[in-house]
Amino acid sequence: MSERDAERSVSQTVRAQLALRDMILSGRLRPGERISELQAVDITGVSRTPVRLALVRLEDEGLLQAIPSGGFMVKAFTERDILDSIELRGTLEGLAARFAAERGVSARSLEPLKECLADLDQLVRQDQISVEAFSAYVTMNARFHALLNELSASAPLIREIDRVSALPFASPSAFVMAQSALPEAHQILLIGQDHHRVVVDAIENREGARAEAVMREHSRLAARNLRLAIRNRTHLDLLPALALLKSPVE
Amino acid sequence: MSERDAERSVSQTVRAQLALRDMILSGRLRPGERISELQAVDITGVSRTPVRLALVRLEDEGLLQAIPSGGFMVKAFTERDILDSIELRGTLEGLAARFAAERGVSARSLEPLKECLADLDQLVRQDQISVEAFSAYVTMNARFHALLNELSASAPLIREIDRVSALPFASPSAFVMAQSALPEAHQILLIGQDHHRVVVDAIENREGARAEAVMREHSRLAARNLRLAIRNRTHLDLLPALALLKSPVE
DNA sequence: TTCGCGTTCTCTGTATACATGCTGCACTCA
DNA sequence: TGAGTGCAGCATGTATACAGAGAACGCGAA
Repeated sequence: MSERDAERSVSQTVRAQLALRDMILSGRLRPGERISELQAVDITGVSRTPVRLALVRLEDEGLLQAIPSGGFMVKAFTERDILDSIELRGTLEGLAARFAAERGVSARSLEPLKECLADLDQLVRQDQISVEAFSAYVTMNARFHALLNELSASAPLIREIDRVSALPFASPSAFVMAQSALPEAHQILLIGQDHHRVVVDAIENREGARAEAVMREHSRLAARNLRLAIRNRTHLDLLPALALLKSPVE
Repeated sequence: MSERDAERSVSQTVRAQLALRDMILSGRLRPGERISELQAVDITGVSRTPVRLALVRLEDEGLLQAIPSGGFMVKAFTERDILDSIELRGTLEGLAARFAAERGVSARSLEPLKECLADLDQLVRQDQISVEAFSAYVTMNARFHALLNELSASAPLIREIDRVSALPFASPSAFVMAQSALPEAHQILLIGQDHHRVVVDAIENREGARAEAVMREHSRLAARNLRLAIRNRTHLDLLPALALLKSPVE
């Protein structure tokens, strides 16, 4: 019922966008595959006008690529593309942290971040971390990063970070779930949480270079997780990036 | 004739996009002003379907902002937004330079960049720099930056740099023409050209940190130019960003 | 005079019809 | 047998008609 309401409330464009994105991320549409409007109409059940809007939106989201002669194809990524996107995200978050540190933030505005830090601490401190705890971690982690970015007080920067993080394999939480299957899971989580702690400390003390450097390094945990998970072939189903790779790893 | 052909060959969507962008950048559409589809239809003379596409494209170009209740408004920027966008561009170009340096580039692929450097040298070395020379500098400078970014060999990064540089006030050449009216013009040009030289040297010697740092600093020349031009009130008509400012400087 | 409700109008979202340009295949001619 | 040309089918680009939602204005009542 509420689901039906929700379905009705969102525009056809958004519905088409969600449906197509799902098809791409789940791998039902292969990288490099051309996707015609009519095909998209068949898939989504909405008419061509909103479908086109959705295709354009997915293009600048980075999941599709315009074909010069018209139409779109599913974008194919290399492992290198993914690693570069993570480094890119880290660089931008580093800039945000530096902005926050150099320009200074009020104790008042730092409070939510510290609360979030404490919540994460609680989760990480457990000896045995359940899948539910991992899931909670993903949520809190996303919140932490969002709060941090906001401290930069720079709309253009936040916009770009959001954009880069929209790629399913570049977001701060992309590989946390994949990591949960690794033996080193707990240790990586602890290191990541230490990064969180350090960056808050650096911002508080207005140490711009330190804040920037630690956020860059922080993003490299994601790169490490990705490499580990791919090499170990563990829980590949937890890797949202897999379907987008040019040559599948499996 | 050829113009009429060109007009016919481009799609209505592109034509509408160009017309609307021109209206915005020239200030005929004020920052914060709401722009309805029908209004855009009147302005551009094309029908609603391509107009909508154009509006969406301008939105993710960053010139328009979607209104939650539907429709779009012209985005308003603060001086701080502009300075942040320049710093953002510098950070990304710095990352590109670092990638190029750390990963190494062949002597072969460095050649066009060095040629470009030499051409720029020739322009900068003149005692008295004409307006035409400035204009040529803008072109060569854009080419230099494009070549440099390509050396990163990172499609995701290049994509983001292009995106950020699409904002009229964030591109590497945005304030070069405005700078031409300044007394310090020649000196600034020389410093910028030295940055160019240094970054090529750093890439050649695989000095990643140096390459990154100098590109960041390089972008701050643009910030300096902007501030100087605004403070001096010189040739404000050469500042493409002016029309987008929340509170006009004039 | 002000507030609230209703009506109307305008705008956006969606669907569909039409035209043009491209691609691929087949047939013909050398 | 190979290459070139023409035709057909289809996909995209564009225009327009229609419906629904939201905002504004006016009218009536307190």
